[in-house]
Amino acid sequence: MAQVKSNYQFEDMLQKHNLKKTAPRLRVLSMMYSKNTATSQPDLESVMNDIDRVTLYRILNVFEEKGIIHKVFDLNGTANYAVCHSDCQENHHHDEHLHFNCTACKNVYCLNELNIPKLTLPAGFEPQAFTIYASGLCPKCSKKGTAKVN
Amino acid sequence: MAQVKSNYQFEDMLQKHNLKKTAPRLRVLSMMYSKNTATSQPDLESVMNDIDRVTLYRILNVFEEKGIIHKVFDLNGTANYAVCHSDCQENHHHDEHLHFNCTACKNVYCLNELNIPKLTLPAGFEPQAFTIYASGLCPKCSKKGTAKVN
DNA sequence: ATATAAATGCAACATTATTGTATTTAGAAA
DNA sequence: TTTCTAAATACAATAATGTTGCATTTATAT
Repeated sequence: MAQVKSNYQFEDMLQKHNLKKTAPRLRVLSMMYSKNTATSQPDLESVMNDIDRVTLYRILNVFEEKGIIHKVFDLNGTANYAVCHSDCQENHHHDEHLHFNCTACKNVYCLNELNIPKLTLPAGFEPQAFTIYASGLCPKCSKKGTAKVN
Repeated sequence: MAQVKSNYQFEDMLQKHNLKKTAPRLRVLSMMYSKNTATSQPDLESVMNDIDRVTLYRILNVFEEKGIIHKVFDLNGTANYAVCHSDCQENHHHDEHLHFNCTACKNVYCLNELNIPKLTLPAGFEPQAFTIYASGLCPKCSKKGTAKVN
């Protein structure tokens, strides 16, 4: 579900992280919070096509550093960005949830509800983080057949 | 463990998939089979720098189509290629194993032994494939601290 | 030995990402 | 409010990665 937040809340978020409240940053925030799926870098660029590409990259980078968003690569290796759900902190992400990549509409869903089961790795491997990727049909596309959603 | 195969076996592999036995293809095969980790696209390019970049892309693509290798993106979104372990067939990969990305040496290990536990997704999601990524220290690097391995 | 389909090499181009610097602007201070 | 300054944005240039079309070469079937 897309989180509904006011512009005031986005301004607060920026302030909390010692980031200046600028128009480009507020627009990126409000776009990403309005969706329940991750946003691909190409999509971001085309929607925000009046903002300089480099500015976009830098905004995404600081947001990621600050733990506001996280980056996830889809099946094609394309970067997707999604808001972090709960307890991400600066340089310390907790995005160990399942990422679902729909093969029809290409959307990437962050399924935060799902916990990743404990896994025992072969001797010597010292895992620090896990992510699971699943691909298949999302609810909208499994209903509609393979019709394009969005 | 790197699989030891002779050039004859690589030629057989190509023949079995109706691919011509060419020098570039044999070199790519023997390189990938000599390693127990995936090979990044940049690494491949620099090792095979006398082979045309486009040829390399095309070789990797057919090998992937034929189920000889599979592609996996590492933490930075870089493409990595690894030999498929057992029952991959043309256009039907079974690479549902765990990919371990070492944060020190950057190597990507395919841990085929490990089975991925069954997961139940929220209603409506129809998963067709899973991959788990883990990151942390691989056996070599956890021993050596953060020293560069290879 | 030769014919030919397939593979490679090369050139051009598209997309994605990075770096440096000048200009603009948010927010602090006067 | 006005002024100052560090931070953010815009712009230019470049690097890295991936794709397409076509001429040339080569593996292999005849």
